[in-house]
Amino acid sequence: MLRVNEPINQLLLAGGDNFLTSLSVDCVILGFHEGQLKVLLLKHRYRDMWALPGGFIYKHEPTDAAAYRVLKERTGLDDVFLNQFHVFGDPGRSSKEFHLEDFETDGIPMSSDHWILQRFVTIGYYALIEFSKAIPAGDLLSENCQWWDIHELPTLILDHHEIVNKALVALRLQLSHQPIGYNLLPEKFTMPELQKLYETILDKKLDRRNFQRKLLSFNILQRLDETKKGVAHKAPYYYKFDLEKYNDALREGLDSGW
Amino acid sequence: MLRVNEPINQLLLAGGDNFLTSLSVDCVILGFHEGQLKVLLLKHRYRDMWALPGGFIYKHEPTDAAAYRVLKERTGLDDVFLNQFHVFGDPGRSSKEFHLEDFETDGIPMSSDHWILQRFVTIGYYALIEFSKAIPAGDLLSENCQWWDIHELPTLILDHHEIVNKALVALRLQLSHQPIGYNLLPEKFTMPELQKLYETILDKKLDRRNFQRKLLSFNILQRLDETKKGVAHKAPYYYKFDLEKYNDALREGLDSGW
DNA sequence: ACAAAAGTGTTACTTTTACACCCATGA
DNA sequence: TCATGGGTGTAAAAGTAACACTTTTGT
Repeated sequence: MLRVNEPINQLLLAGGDNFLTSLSVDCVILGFHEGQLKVLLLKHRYRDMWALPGGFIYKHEPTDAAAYRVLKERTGLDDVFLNQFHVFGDPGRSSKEFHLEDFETDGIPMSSDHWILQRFVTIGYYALIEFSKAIPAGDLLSENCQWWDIHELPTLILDHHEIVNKALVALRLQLSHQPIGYNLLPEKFTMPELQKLYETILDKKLDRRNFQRKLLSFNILQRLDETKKGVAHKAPYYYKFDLEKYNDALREGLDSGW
Repeated sequence: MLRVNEPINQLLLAGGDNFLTSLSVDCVILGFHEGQLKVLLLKHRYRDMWALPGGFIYKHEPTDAAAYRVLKERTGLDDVFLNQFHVFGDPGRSSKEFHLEDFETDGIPMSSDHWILQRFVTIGYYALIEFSKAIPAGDLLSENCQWWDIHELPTLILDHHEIVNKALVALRLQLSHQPIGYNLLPEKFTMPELQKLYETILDKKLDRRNFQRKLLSFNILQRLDETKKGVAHKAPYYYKFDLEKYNDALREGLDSGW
C-alpha cells in the first residue's frame, strides 16, 4: 500500500526514543490565492480524508522549532509568520482504533501500546505564507499535499476541523490588533488586493474608501510610483509594507477593531 | 527537611506511569484584593524562591481538567474562569540541575534520567478567582502558599516570571474584547470597585464617568437598589452582573478597545 | 459645614460610516 | 465610447474624551 515502508518503520521504531511522547504540533498553513484563503492539507494515504501537516517534537527541540520544521518540510519556506494559538488536549481527540486500523491496512504490524498509538496532546500553530512561494510536499505517510479553499474543505481526520476553525478565530482576532498581509501577499500588491485579503479573513465586505483610509492611517504602507498594468480599467497603485513600521505595529498592536 | 517523604516518594516512583511525561500545566491564579491584583505563589521548600502552582497531567485526563484540578487543590475553588494562554516549550526552560540539587538537598536519591528531571513543556493557564473565597493551600513540595501583589513579585523559579508576564498580556487582551469581573469580584460590587479592577489590570487611570457609561453600555450589569454603607461620603450603588448577558458577551465578544 | 467621593449631563473632538464624482484603461 | 474598477473628498452619525456641578455621608 505504501510506497516506501523503510523510513516509516524507522520512524515507528526509533520515534519513541527521539521524540517527546504524547506531544505533537499541527500547523494550519494559510495562503492567499485568487482572492481565496487556502489551507495546506495532506491526503490520508488511503482514506478519503485529509489532515493538517503535523509532526513530533524532538527531545531537545523547542516546540516552536518543531512547528517551523514542519512548515519548512511541507512548503520549503522558512522565515514565515507562525503563531501558536491553542493546545488541543482532550484524551479523546486522537483515536487509537483509527490509527491501528490504518497500520493494519498498511500491513504494518503494531502492538496496541506502541508509542504512536498513545494519546497525543497537540499544539496548534497557524502560519501565514506567501502562496506563490510555497512548494507543497508530501510526507512519509502522504504523497499528496494540496491547497484547499478554506470555505470548501474536504473531510478532515480526527479533530482537525476544529483546529482549523480555532485557527481562523485566532487569525481574526489578530487582525483586529495587529497588521496582517506581509506574509500572505507578494512584495508588491495593490490596495484592492489587500482589501480582498481582509475581506476573506473576516468573511465580510468592507468599504473600499474607508478601508484604504484606515490602512493608510496605520502608517505601515508605502505607495510606489508604479501602477498595475494590463487591467481593463484605471490602474491601481502598487504598495509595499514598510517593514520596520510593520514590525513595530506587530509588536505594539494597533488596537482598532472592525 | 521535608515534613512527609512518603507521598513524595510515591509521586516520584509511580508518577512516570500515571502522568504524561514531559508535559505539565502551570496556573497563574489571579485574585483582586484591596485594589491590587494578586497572584498565588508557592514557596520553594528551601530556596528563597517562589513558584506558580502547577501539576502533571494524568494519562487519561484532559489538559484543561489538569489545570482545574491544580486550581481546586490550591484554592479549594472550582467553577472558576480559566484560560489557556500559551505553551512554554523551550528545552532550556526547566533545568535538570536545578531539580537535581533540590532533591539532593532533600536527601532523596535520584538518578539523572528520572522522569521528573526530564524536559517539561508546560501549558500556561490563567485563572480569575474571587479572592475572598479562596483558601490557599500548599502542595506536597511546599507548605507555603501565598498571595503576592502582581507589582511586587518575589524571585520566581525557572521561567515562571515570563509565564506571569505573558498571562498579564493575555489578560489585557481579553479585557479589550470580553467582559471581566464576574470571577474576580464578589457578587455585589460598586462601580468604583469595578473601575479599580480595570485600572489595575490595564495599569492606567480611567475617567470615572466615561468608564461607567462604557460599562453600562455593555448591558451586562444590573444596578441594585442597595448602596454601600458606612462610607464617609456619598454611598455608591451596588451592582451585580447579569450572568446570562455576561456569558453571552464572553462568547460573542465586545470589540471595543481601551 | 466641610471634605471626600459618587451621581449625572453637556460640549468638543475624533473616528467611523455612508456616499458621489471623477479618472484611467482595455475592449 | 463605454463599462469597469480605482482614486479621492465630504457630510452626517456615532463614539470618545474632557470636563463641572450637584448630591450624599461621616466627622
